Amino acid sequence: MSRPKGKHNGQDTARKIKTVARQQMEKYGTAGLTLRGIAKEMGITAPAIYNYYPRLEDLITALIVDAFNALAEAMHAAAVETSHSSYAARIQAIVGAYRQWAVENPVDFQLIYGNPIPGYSAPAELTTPLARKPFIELMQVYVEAMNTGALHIPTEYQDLPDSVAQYIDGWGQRVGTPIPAPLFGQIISGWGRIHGLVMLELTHHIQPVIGDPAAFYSYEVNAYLQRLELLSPK
Amino acid sequence: MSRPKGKHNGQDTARKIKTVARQQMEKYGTAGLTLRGIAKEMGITAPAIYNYYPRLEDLITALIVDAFNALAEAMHAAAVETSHSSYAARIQAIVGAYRQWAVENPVDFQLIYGNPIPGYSAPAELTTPLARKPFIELMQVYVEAMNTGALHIPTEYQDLPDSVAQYIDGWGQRVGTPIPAPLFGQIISGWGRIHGLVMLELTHHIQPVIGDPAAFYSYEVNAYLQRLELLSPK
DNA sequence: TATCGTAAATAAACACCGTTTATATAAGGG
DNA sequence: CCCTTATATAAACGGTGTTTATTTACGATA
Repeated sequence: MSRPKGKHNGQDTARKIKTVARQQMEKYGTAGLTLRGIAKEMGITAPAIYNYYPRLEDLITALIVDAFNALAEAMHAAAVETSHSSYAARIQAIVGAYRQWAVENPVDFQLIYGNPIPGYSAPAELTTPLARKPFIELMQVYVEAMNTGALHIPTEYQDLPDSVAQYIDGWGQRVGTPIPAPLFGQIISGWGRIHGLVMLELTHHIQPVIGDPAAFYSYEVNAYLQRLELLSPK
Repeated sequence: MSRPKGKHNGQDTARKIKTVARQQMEKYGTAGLTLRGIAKEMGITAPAIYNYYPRLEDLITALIVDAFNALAEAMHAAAVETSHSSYAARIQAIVGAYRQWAVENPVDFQLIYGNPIPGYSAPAELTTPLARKPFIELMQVYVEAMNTGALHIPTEYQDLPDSVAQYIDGWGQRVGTPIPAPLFGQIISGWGRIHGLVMLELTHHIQPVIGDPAAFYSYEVNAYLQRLELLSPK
């Protein structure tokens, strides 16, 4: 048989290829992603995949897009679950989802934030908007917290470099919802912190040093929120 | 000719293989590292390399070891250059060397802290001691600054989780030079911050967001040092 | 209903890759 | 002078992504 039963079966096949690809990566690591392996698992031949993804790169790009959306979905779920909680609880939940999703889906996280297939880099015009998606709600919490006066930017973070402030103001106006540059700097600082800890955890660099990455992560987030006066010392 | 001229020429060849390997990675990315490519560049055949590195993994391991030492050397140089400066200046220099080396040698940095060749992971018993090497002098500066009373651990960082504190005390005693757990937590927090920013810069995730990664990096480090009261607000 | 266009699969081949095997060569020591 | 040993090679194996030409069978059209 050559043509499948259904009508729009082509899309189903494309989706199944992605599914199998992700399974293969989970099983055999990022290196285990081979067209022939996917094909054998699906009971077809490797060149057949070219009907759906002209190149291996295109398949990887599709996987990256899915990974971005999955991460965004995980953080979104955390946001809605705590939508009626305190600012601190909401940020803790969203930022906790960031790490948890990374730990549970290390391959997909590396796909987004690592060097998944060296020599390949996802098209920026596609990933740049996707990269912002997971953080939309998180930034809204920050803005809300600042507008109500709950969030105080620490003195040491108040003078953002001019080059950065101008850049932020620039695309803040472009997007339409401008964010105060110092607040934005504070957000990026927070992003850098949690991202660093997550990356060091995924590459097994921090575990031998501090023993309990999860506990340290909470400790760091709590300290951060305390400094913003969103959380009081226990 | 089969055997080269010199006596210990085998080591020279092994070193040259590493050099060419690094050149190939710089040229064609981490994916461009192929035994056949190295061999062709050197005017020999691929199997000849097996006389020096039984497997490709062994070559990569050697490259990682070199990378660790190079990073340590860069940070060491920064430390000695500022050995008579203030604590803040010394930390700024060492931590600045961390980023600068990463930016100038992105492939080597990925070799250490990334997923260089998927499916391969460096032997932990070899890399764990090496991983500490770059930070030895940095930690000494912290300890010195704390002993003289110049460094103050912020309130929000004072209660380290028990699991982490116990772990740190455990291997602090093992190594011989115990470090106060809260100080250590503070150091790791700093490491996480700079590492996160560097990783986000290398994967091109932060540049489209803040425009000037170098400036933001200094901003973050300064804020960190101010919070430790090692630097006064300008 | 017969025919045609097309989507989707295949087989075969190409140029790579890491790796193994067996073999050849030449330097250095007894 | 011979023999050990280090070092190189050629050839082959199984694997990879990718291209090409060909076949198959569905869906619509006349």
